[in-house]
Amino acid sequence: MYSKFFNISPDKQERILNAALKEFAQKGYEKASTNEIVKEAEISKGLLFHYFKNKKELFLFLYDYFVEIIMDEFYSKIDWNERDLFIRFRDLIVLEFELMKKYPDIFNFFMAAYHEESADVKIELEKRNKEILVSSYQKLFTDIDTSKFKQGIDINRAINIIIWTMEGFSNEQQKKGKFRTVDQINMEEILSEIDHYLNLLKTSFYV
Amino acid sequence: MYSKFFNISPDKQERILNAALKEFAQKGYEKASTNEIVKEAEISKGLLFHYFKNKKELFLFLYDYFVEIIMDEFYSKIDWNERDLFIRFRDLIVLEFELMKKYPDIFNFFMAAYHEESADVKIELEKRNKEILVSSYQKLFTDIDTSKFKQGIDINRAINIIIWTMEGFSNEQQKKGKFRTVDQINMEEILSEIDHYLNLLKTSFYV
Amino acid sequence: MYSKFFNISPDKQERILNAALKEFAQKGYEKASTNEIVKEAEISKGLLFHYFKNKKELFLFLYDYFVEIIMDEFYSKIDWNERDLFIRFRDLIVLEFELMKKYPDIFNFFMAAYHEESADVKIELEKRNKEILVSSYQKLFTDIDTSKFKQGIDINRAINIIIWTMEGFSNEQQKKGKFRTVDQINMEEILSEIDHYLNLLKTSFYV
Amino acid sequence: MYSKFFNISPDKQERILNAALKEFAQKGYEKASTNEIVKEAEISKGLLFHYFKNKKELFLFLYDYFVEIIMDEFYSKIDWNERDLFIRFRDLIVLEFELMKKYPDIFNFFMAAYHEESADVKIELEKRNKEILVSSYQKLFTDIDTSKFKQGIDINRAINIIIWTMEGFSNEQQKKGKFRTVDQINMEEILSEIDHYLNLLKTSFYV
DNA sequence: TATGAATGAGAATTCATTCAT
DNA sequence: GATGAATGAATTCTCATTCAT
Repeated sequence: MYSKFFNISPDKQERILNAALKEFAQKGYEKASTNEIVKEAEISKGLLFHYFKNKKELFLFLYDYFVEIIMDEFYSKIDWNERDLFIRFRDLIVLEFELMKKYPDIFNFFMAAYHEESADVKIELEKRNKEILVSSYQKLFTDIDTSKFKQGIDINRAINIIIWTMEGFSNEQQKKGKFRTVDQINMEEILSEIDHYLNLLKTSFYV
Repeated sequence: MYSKFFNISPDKQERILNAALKEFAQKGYEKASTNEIVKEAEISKGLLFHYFKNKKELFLFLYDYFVEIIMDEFYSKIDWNERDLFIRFRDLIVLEFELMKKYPDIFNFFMAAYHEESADVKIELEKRNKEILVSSYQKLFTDIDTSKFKQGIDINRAINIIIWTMEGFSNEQQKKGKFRTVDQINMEEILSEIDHYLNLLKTSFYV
Repeated sequence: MYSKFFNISPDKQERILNAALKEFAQKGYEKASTNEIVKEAEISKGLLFHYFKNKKELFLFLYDYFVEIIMDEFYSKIDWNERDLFIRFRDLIVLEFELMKKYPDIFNFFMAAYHEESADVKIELEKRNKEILVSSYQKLFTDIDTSKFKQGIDINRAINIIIWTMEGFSNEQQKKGKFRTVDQINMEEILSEIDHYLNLLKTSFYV
Repeated sequence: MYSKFFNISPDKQERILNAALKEFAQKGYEKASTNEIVKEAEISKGLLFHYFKNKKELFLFLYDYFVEIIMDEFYSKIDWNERDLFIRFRDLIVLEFELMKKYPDIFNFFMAAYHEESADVKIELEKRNKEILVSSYQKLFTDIDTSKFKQGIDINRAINIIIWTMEGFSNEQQKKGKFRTVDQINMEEILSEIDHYLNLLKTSFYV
């Protein structure tokens, strides 16, 4: 599967990958044009369909390919020894920011994929349980130290509240246009604001 | 502006409005077909473009039109005398559920608009500060009773945490497919879960 | 159905009909190019699909349309009072030759349709029991005078033999290239040969 | 000519031959895909075009190759001592049925070739006077015993009538779908009906 | 011999928008 | 106001054939 593609020169692989990534990230699945992709990648029309039998397969290939790359790097860098929920969370956010800075196109692509409405692709995307980073925090808090929580607090719901707070904050930043594209993030400022929220929640949930 | 449209028979206005609403709600901006809209509304192709100079204007008109309708009803039904944050919030959610049940097509349209990626329309949508209900809770908590909060708690951030928790919960429901379309909501069950979260937060933030 | 098409100017109707007829007749369903059709008919690409939702519908429309025209003319010109099998048959053949001379393109189209292998269209063609002239002689001999036949002769099978002899003869002419296209028929010569065959069979089957 | 092809291993020859035969038989010349052929034959794209300079040559090579095989077997099995027209004819039909059962793919290919409309190939096919079995009976009745015919009967035309009757009957069976593919023939039933026709003609033509 | 990457014209179809009537 | 015929660029995808390796 896709062995054809992996056998060509790495340079050409990269050109195709990047061209497709950019096009899908910018325009979404439906509006992305295979014509633009081949033009940008400087390959012929037929060649793209020689590697990927149709647009959908190309899209899903890209998705799987980059999910694996990002996830590998992500999981390998997590400090699993840190069992304090809030510290762990903060670490994850910092890590995510770093990855976003390193691979902005990939993250833009993931966001496009996450919001994809096209029936063609949506179902396939949902089948894949490798959910993208943005919405997969839940698994990352299984071995957390629960001894610090106030009695009577439902820890799973508490974790959800923290996650959703972070997501909500992040969405708001996006809406404000604070980081229209991934590369314009003012990390200091944002981290400081995140710490305010994390502290507020820590005060609330910890003894 | 749009005076042409408002001068035709209310029956025809409604047919056009509903046809367009449904089409955009189902397929999103890009994939929505003006052909389908005129067919459903039983008007000619030319007429649609006589009223609205292009697809984008039609979409944005619909948006503004229905935002106003929904907002009017929403604001008029809020009990502004209830100043307890959590009660106010719960009231708002119940109210929103009621409206969703009453105008499911409109809410499906809003959701489609909220997730719209199409560059054409996204920018225009962002310009409008009448943000859609889903994400506009912030303004609704200006006159809240702050005396019940624990000392040292930043109330604005606390409100955001509540809002984002509710949004995150709602998104998760959608992802689970619990309410694929607006009309299949199990209100009892969801309200009960919402109350768990609200109580957890109340315990955390109130004295 | 197809009212759109019938409402345009007869001149344009004819241009489209003829262009499509010629293209399908020459290249068969699959290889016929809608591009060529619109070029020949001097209309835009979109317009063809405005009238006929796809290539298949265009093809089947042509088929039904011309079958009706030819059949109407054919049946209206048959002398139903002539009840002698061989005279009737000869009349029909002469009539068919006349029609082929009058509408050569249509007959070329029918022959293409008759041999059409494309699954897309074959099934639809088979559904239509209006079989094309070439293969529908059977119905034309229901009221024949059977008193002249030798005793013991199965009349239905005898009729089949006559039909198949005529068809076989006709196919052989085509194979020999004697009438590569419909308009080059040497009617005298062919009729004379046909009469030989009919006489041979008449001698065999009649008392 | 084709010496390249005949020098490779018989196993590979056979794979290529069978793959091409099947593809052309199923889809006809135009729609047959060289991609499918090389995939099925497990050879590379380039190799196919190394042996046969293009699709057309491959097709015509197949045709010549299999016509020869079938014809050799056919002619070698005819009982040339049987000089009665009707017995000879019946023998031929039985022989043909046997071959069709033995080599169904080849016969399906012949039928596809016989109906081929593609201009590219049609002309070449017509040039070859090795006509395929189905339509080449004529040569098989040169040494027939003519003494049994009624006086005044043109024997060549009589033979044609028999041939065309058989062909017509066979075509009708196909149209009825009685043998959609070669392997589902109910030989008993068909032979019985054939005998009816042969007897009718025998009674008519013999003294 | 053998490979399979690469080509690029051409296929059918869609669609927002215009404009003469 | 109202019609709907007309446009044509853009879409995804196919395929026989070539050629450097």
